Amino acid sequence: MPTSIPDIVISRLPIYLRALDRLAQEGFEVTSSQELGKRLGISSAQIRKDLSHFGGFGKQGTGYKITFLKDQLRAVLKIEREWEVVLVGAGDLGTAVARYRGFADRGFHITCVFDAAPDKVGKQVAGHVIQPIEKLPTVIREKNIQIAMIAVPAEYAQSVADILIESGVRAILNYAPINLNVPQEVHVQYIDPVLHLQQMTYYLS
Amino acid sequence: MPTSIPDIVISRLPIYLRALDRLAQEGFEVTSSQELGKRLGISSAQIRKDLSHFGGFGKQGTGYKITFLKDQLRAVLKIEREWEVVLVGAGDLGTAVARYRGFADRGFHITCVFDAAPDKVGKQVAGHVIQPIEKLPTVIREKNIQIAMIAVPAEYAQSVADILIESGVRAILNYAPINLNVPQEVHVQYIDPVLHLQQMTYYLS
DNA sequence: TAGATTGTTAATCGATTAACAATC
DNA sequence: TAGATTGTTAATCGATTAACAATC
Repeated sequence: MPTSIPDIVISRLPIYLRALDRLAQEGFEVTSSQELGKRLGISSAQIRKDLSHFGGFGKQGTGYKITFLKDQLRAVLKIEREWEVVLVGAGDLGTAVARYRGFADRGFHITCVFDAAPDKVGKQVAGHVIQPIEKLPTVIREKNIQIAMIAVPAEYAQSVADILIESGVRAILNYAPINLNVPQEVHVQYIDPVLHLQQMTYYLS
Repeated sequence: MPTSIPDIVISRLPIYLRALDRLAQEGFEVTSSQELGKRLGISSAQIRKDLSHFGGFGKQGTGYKITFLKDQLRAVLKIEREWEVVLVGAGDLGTAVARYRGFADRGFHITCVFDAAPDKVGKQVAGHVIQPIEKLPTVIREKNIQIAMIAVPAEYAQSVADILIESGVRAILNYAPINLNVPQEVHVQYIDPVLHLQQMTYYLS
């Protein structure tokens, strides 16, 4: 790798991929940076610049073949394969995440669901038997799992994260409304709908 | 307003607020840009710069009084008041959103839940009687609602958004994995967990 | 050929950081 | 007073945009 690619570029690739999926679904076979940009509210120059970090995927005068570009982006993002993910927390939020059907066809599969509450362990959620949190390290190590989702109350999120990282997890999607402190080689992303709402109210009257 | 404040600054304010809530909960009464920065992985200079757009909230040598700074940020973000929000979609995802307890104490209240499916209308979800989507314009206009959340399948999201906007909604939180086209005076934010996962896999081996 | 669109370079724009006087 | 930390300015850094030659 000559120079490392900006995080912000990486963060846009899944958005491009999602738009390409949509275009394919609508029956298009070819698209252009201009059309994609118009749909996404992004300049065409930025899209071409972003893609050019990874190679020349288009043809002058024509644009981009959608199936080809999708495959290329999937390869860049390493989602041609399916990733196994553990989910910690089987409360309201965890249950909703477990039931969410949007993961399957976009590269992710929930392997196993964990909870600390003894009354939840052994019960089922979305086809998974809930495992006690004590088994987390074993399962992660045995199945070599690199990705976890945290859906526990804010007070427990940090200690869950510590266990996950200690066991070998290297990417965490955190649904708890709290910042996690993690070593720099571990990646964390946050889902907090309230943050988005609070941002928008600034612009309202 | 002398010069308009960058969106990216606004987007960090709710994060600061969330961290301040946490600090308060832990019993702290005063904090500094350094401490806040350390917790959030943000430079102290950036925090001071961001806050300085809105006024001088701190004291040299001492830092920031947490309760005071919280109040100031809430005022800036306009969340001293509670905002009414409509939710469209009462499927798995919508139900989970309706049940989520994290909105209440952070400035938002779900007024009403809508769904298009006749077999869902009239049933209850999280204490709300599900309304038919035809009533959306009336409710929005009568209650003067400015914020909506969309939790319908991707294919319907755009047409729901069109109805919402037509009825007067000015901020949309979209849980459907699709980009919305909206007039520029309407604000849209997206929740798509898969996007975050796909970003992180790039960095995994 | 004429028209369209890419990939890339250079210019612009904006955000982050460093540094420090002011002052609690 | 000595130490700490703010608010702000100027310097740096990085990302976006404009422009265009190449070429399908």
